[in-house]
Amino acid sequence: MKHHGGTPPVVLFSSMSEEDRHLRFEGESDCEPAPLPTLRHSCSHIMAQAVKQLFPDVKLAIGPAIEDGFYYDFAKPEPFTSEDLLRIEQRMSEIIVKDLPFVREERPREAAIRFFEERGEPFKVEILKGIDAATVSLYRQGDFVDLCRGPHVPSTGHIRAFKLLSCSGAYWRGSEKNPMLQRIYGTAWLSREDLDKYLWRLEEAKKRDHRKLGRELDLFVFQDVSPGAAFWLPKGMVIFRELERFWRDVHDARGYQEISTPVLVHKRLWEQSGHWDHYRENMFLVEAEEQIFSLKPMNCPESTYVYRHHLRSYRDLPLRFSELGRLYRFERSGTLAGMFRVRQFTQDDAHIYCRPDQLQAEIMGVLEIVQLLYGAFGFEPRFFLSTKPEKAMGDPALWQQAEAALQDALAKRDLPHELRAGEGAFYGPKIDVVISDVLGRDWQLATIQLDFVMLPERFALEYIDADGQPKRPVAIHRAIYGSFERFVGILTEHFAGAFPTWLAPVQARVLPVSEKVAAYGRSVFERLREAGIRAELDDRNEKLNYRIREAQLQKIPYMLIVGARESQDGTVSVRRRTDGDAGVVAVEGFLAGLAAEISSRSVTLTVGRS
RNA sequence: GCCGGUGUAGCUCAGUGGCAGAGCAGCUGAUUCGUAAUCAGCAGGUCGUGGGUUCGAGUCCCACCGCCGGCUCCA
Repeated sequence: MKHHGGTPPVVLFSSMSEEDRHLRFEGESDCEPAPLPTLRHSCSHIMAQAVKQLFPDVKLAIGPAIEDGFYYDFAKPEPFTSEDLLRIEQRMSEIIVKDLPFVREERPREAAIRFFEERGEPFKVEILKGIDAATVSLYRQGDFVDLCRGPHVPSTGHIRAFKLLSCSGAYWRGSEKNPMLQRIYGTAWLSREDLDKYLWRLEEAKKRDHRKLGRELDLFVFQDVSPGAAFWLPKGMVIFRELERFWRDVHDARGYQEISTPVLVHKRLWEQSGHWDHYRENMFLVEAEEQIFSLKPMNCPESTYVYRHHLRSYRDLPLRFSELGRLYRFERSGTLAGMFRVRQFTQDDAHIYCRPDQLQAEIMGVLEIVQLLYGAFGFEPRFFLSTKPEKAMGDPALWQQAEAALQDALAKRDLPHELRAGEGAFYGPKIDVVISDVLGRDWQLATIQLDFVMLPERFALEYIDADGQPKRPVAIHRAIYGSFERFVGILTEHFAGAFPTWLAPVQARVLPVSEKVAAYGRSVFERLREAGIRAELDDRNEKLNYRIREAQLQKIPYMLIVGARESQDGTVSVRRRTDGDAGVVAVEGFLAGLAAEISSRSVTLTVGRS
């Protein structure tokens, strides 16, 4: 891959997954020869050995190390039960105690094929027939032999900390045309402490699950009547609106013009854009008066109608049309997952139409917005540049100019990136942005996608250049949050429901100690509300401790406790959700501090007891 | 869509063929309380939906729907 100036890409992490390495025979070995992948790979062999001992009729498929663990696929008519998993785990422990050495053997490929044919392992034979090598290696531990390039730990006794996690169906070689196998997932670590830490992480993730917190904190729910689409409850809608407000503040100040285009659109549009040929199976169709319409799965084609509303001059460009468009995509029922995979969502989209010479400046502008928006949540974005694929359309010179513009824009903003050569779309190169949440999980959010073809060519977009000639603009598709739904899901889990004060559905709750000070409590509550604070008054006939506990569980950033003393002095006793009693302050002082915290959109008070 | 699991009160869950239950939440009353659960009473159900087996089905069987864990998909 040729680079077009700028700094060379910095590789942030290896792009080859352990699974690809193992399944597609990429690289030299079946797992990265580092201690942890090797250990996990060996553990998968031990699991296969245990399974073969307990269930002699199963056929072996394949068993790679993966991120955080390993799996092995088996052909078996009945699925494994959770009792089976316990028995397998126990047998594995016995194999580990025996400390069997892993022994490598090399054989001619033909001999290996005969060997596995005799042992009745059709999948191994199929793999071998696809391998282009004169000799292959086998690994043996005790009575178990597997086709494998290694490496492995010296003996089974090296496995100290492992656990089987789950089983599920998985297609042979990942294709749904192939038979379904039974996959067992496990995890293995260098020490007991590491394993415990990992299991704790799983537990923590479960506690933070946005589906659970969404219900408990009254943010959003899902109902049978609309699979894959959220019902936003009042408190969740507060977060949605704050994110919208922030987004609009940022875009309004940077020359974006917000538009809104129809949701229900005639199929003619999708035929012109190419979606009808390439994306129809993901579109919801609606028939009316013998005409076929679709709920829009994307905003882009329609933004061209806004562009074409006027004849455009080179002086008009760039035009930055933003749109918070509600999109509908048919996703197969088995793929839906809370807010993370939905059928209806709100994309924070924008389409920038510019001249080729404006590309770099526009991309830098988008990158600035990415950093600004993500910085507000403490996310540190990583950037991936995808370049021209083999089947690309458009002028090669334009491709080169565009890739250079993307790369230079990243370099000028001092942003390291990883190159994904050949992974751009057919209509242009792109930058994808990935963040890691507090639990170390990666999420791809933003995408900055250049487009020479889909919008400009298919919709014949033009501007009149300085020389009086019509020219074709370049389009930039970009989304920063990605979708509000998914972003709120990620934020909910990232903050474990304890949103920064500016996002918190309820920012302060007033708790009068008893009915005797109810009137003062109400006056404090009303002052907060008049100051634009999202406040609640909890003057129910319950003990203070009870009401504090509830406010704490609702993860409300500030509790204002008022009794006789505060009532007399015009003060409030502040309790913060993170660290409890914060002392007594005058109401005015508290209001000023809170207003400053909110308007600066600081990431505050986010670590609390869960 | 495929494999498996699962669906009982607003929530969390018990209930293995014989009168639908508990805790929390809700409502009513008592209590007037200083930094994470006061006490008592009351009310709450088409057991996901539709069929079937049975004298009798929350429970057994079939189909469908939703959800969960994966697979596949995500021009």
